Amino acid sequence: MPNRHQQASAAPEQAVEEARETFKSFLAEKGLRVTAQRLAIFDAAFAHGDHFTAEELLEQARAIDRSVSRATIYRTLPILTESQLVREIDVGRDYKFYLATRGKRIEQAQVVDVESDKIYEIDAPFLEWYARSIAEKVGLEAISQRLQVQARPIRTEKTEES
Amino acid sequence: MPNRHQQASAAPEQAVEEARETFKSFLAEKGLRVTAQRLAIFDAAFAHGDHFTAEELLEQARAIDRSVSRATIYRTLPILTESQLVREIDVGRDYKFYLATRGKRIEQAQVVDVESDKIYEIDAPFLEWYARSIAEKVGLEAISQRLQVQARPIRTEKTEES
DNA sequence: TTGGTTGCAAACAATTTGCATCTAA
DNA sequence: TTAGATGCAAATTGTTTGCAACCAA
Repeated sequence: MPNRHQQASAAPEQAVEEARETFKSFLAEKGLRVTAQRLAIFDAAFAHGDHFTAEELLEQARAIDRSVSRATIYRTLPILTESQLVREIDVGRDYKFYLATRGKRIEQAQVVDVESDKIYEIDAPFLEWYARSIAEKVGLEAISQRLQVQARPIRTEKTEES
Repeated sequence: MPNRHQQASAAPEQAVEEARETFKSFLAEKGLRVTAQRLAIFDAAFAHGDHFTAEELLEQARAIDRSVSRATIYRTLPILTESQLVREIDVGRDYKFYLATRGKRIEQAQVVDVESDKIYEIDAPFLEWYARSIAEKVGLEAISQRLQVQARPIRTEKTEES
């Protein structure tokens, strides 16, 4: 029985618990083993609320299980990605970002603030349709799409134009 | 006076000649030198009709001037990109593609055929507007955007679903 | 028992950089 | 003349891989 004394944070925690079970099932289905390292990496990924890099994930996973190595991080990330529990995001930097997919939202666009380097995930419903119609133009069937917008804080004062 | 004996290929050749002059002017304006290597790289880029990689450019530039080194290719590419004569295209591969910008078309979307690895450049006029409206959602001003569609040949027969 | 997993360190691959030598202007 | 440009080779950096020791099932 779920403890009913917990408040606001109860729902998200339960969602993570659910995702954790999904991960274990996924491993089992694929004939992969449920190891302490893989669970530590999962936990680290879901403890993080925002985009993270492989390096950041390593650091956080190690805080949970000191035995986690960089190699295992890189070997586990594709599994998490394939399981749909984590999404891989490539915004043209020289390293990739990852993000735990909480809920079922399918964001399809990223706005990258070039000044703060922050990445915002934006819902873009009809982008999928748009991508499909663009692929059709060259006689292909769209599989996936991504829209990335480089942006910066709005300038109100004039700062350039010498 | 333009020679009127040349036919179909006359226009494109002249356009390249024009672009070549633009490149030299650009170098001069920036206080950069017009070297044999830079011109060989320019020529190699414009001799190529499609997307090319740094490595392919090196090979082709060397066919024009054997002294061109890989380092100079990588040092010249940003200059060509800044001059707008060449566009850099990152479709998430581990190397970048480049493309000579003939004419003034501003393609903004790429369709990547995952089976042939071919990249198609597609005009996407209102994408710019769309990107701007998306950036506004998080209070930012859009600088640029890119839409990439992964696609594959349309399957008419069933090939999967075991 | 045993085949999947792991950590470690070496390997990779695209790109960048330090430096002594050239060369365009 | 001289500051910018070049080739070479070494360095960088995120990621991958070979291998012997481990361990989940």
